[in-house]
Amino acid sequence: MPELPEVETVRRGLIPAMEGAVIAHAQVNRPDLRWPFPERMAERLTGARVERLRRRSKYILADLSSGETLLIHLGMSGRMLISGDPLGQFVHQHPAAQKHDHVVFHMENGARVTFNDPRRFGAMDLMVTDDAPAHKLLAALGPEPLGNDFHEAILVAAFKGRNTPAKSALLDQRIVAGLGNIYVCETLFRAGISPKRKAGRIAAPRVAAMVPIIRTVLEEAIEAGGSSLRDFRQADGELGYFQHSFDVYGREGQPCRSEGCTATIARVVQSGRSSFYCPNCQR
DNA sequence: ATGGGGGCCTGCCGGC
DNA sequence: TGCCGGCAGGCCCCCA
Repeated sequence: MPELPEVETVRRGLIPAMEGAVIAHAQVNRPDLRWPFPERMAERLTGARVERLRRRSKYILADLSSGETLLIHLGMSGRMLISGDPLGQFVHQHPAAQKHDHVVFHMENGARVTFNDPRRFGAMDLMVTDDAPAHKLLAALGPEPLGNDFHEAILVAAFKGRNTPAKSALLDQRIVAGLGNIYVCETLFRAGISPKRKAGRIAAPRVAAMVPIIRTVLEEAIEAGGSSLRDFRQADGELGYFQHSFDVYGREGQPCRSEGCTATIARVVQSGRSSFYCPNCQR
């Protein structure tokens, strides 16, 4: 589910409850998610202070006072929900445990953060903080789209000569990290590029033009608290609302929103995933 | 090296 | 009301 804007929304939402706070007890309710949890995960988390909550692509990284970093991935259906009052100023109750509550962080400040993931495509791992960049899940990631390392020349070089469709190229986390199906569809619409067009057959200026579009789409989505379709919730349980701004995603058969365009949004399946686009505006 | 497809899981929705 | 197929925001891995 969650793409970069949703993960960033969750990270920001977790900061009041977790950053600078000590994990009084890590409750681990099963041995694995997509992969087995690291050895003695509960013990290694318990008593550690969360020094900083970072994000890399769609991963949340919690740097701990123990010198280790906790990596969290939400997969398709993962949620991190806060309950309780981090400042301890109000009387409060924690909700009853739900099905698929796999890991619960009981913080010393009274907050509780529950990782719930029905499909279990999510993941958690622990590593020495200094070794994080070399972690298998992080090492091959391309530049952060909102960072300085992502720019026109990088994207043009990455697209050059590639025989894969533009859709697949933007989904390739080695080219740019953090985009998923929704934001790739929305980016290609704004750029006027067909998802089916081969990456290597798009003129360089049109490739370059995608860079600011990607940034704008992601920034707008973060500003809206992400997109809530089926599962996504912010850490406080609130819905994101960027889904109301979709031009193409999930809009098959509905009218194109471009000024003067009378076409309807089409859907094609590319490598098993739906692409939504306007056949008239996107070439 | 590159590109395409399968598979991991559960839940939900529409159709019969 | 119940069952079944199809579909879902990600990503690793295998194969050609």
